[in-house]
Amino acid sequence: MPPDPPNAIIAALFDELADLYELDGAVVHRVLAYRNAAKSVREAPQSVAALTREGKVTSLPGIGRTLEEKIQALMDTGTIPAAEKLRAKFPVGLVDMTRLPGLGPKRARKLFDELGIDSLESLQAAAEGHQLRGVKGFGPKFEETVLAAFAAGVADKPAPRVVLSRALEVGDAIVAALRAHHASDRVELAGSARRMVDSVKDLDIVATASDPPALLAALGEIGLVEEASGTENNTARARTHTGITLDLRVVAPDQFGNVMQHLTGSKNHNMALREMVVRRGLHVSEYGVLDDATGETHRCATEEEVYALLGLPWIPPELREDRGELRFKSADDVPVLIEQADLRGDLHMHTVLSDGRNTTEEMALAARDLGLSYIAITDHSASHGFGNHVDPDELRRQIERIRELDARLEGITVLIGTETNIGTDGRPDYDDDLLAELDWVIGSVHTSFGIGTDAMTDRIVAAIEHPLVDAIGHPTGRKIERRAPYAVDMDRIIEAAARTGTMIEINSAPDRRDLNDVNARAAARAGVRIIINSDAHGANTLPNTRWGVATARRAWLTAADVANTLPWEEFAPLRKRARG
DNA sequence: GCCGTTTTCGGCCCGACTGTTTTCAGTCG
Repeated sequence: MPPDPPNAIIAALFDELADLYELDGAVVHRVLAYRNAAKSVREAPQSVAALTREGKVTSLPGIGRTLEEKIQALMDTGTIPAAEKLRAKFPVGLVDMTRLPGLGPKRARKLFDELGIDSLESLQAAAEGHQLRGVKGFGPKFEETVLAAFAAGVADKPAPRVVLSRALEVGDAIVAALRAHHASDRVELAGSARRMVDSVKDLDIVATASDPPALLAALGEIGLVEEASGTENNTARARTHTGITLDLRVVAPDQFGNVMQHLTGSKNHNMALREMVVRRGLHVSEYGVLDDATGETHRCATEEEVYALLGLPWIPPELREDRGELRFKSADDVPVLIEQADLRGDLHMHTVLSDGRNTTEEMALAARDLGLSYIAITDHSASHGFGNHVDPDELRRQIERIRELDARLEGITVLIGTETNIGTDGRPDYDDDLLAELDWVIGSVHTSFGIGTDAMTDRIVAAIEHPLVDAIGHPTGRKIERRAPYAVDMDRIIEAAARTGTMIEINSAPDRRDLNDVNARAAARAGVRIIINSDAHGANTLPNTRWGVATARRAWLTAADVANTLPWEEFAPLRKRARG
């Protein structure tokens, strides 16, 4: 029997099936069902193959009997028959062609049927030879568009997504600049950046203004903006010097709430929301809420009014993903999400002893300035490339130095810990007697990412079961937009952590945010204590917990779900080493 | 293909834009 297909493979297959069925002319709802299923599988915190084996896979949203059978076929035979059949029918280049503007599955299919065009190359050739205009529904204008797209390189590069921290750096600055403009009234960030997702395609800003044309024109005057264009329909588009595109929309004050709600999304949240209320005769759009009973469209100045009209409490943007938030009946049902100010301790940071840029004392003083009351210094262990010299004797000397510093500093407790490497055998790379002398131990995987799901899971579970490993750091090793998580069975990790009282970190490095939102939610629900750490390598990155907190909020976490919101006296007894 | 205290069948968001149309289907966000 072939090994279990990872969730990412199953999701990719469903996405491919959606593309193929679309080319095949299937009804849109069937295509959408496959895309929804792909998303559901991709985000599932458990192994979908394992769920299928247990007969529980249809409990995932968007997976029914038919898709269960397809997953089963994939597990049994390594392939899905329907996909094989459709692949034989449509060349892969057909899907590539739909990346061009104005060319969707229907029209691509038509060009394939009538001219045999089956790739970007043959499409370009046909456009140059003016052959496209011979097909009904296509004209000279389309040939021009196609050639312009090729010239602009649209065909060969899907637009890159930008990590949220980089996008917000410019987004926040542009919002501030617009707010300072004399013509502006309200200016707010909307879009996926407002939902604090991992990475964004572009930025959306919504504003009201006493002089809309003046505010739209002002966008181009902001120093961060390389070029701005178009002020029709009260919308201006800009590209920053850092290559991020941004839309500014100036709206009437009495529609500000509708437009904010619409542009904040997510798409799935809005679709589910609209579907839910259409049965009550209410139709939601960016322009207002149309009530069939009265024929009136209600405009809303605030989002609160929009949700209230639909019988819902205001929903924090981080929760708007159609993951259950539409079942809230009143404000009492909405979790009070954790805030950065709730954090009292930071239990993962580095100093010049390994690969950090600041001394222990500098880190402690900076943390105290941020309002933290305790920190753990966790330099890399001996076998890590950056911390080779933190050998056992050096770490023992560091224990003495930290005790001295802690006694000397007022207003902050400084603890000595380590970020120990988890070897391929699951063992930490210091001896137990040394680990026992520390206040705090994080175990992290830094090597041998490719050993496979079972070996990686066994490795981390072994570390979790070690009595002196208090927490697991950046548990999946992902780097947003750069490196996929290594293959690991998060279900088993969570089970082991819950069973042993081992904490799991949400690492706040802006390109990690690991655990991600979905896994963090699953872990917290399973009773695992979550911690949010900066993993700072300098005093200036201690505030990175902003990104970890954002992930925690997207995971529906409250302060009570996160252990380092507790003061040290209450946190200390929760460590495995303190519980014996 | 999924889903259900209004349904196990008949539903499954909303609106703008575009090019090629003679009334609109397909695409896009």
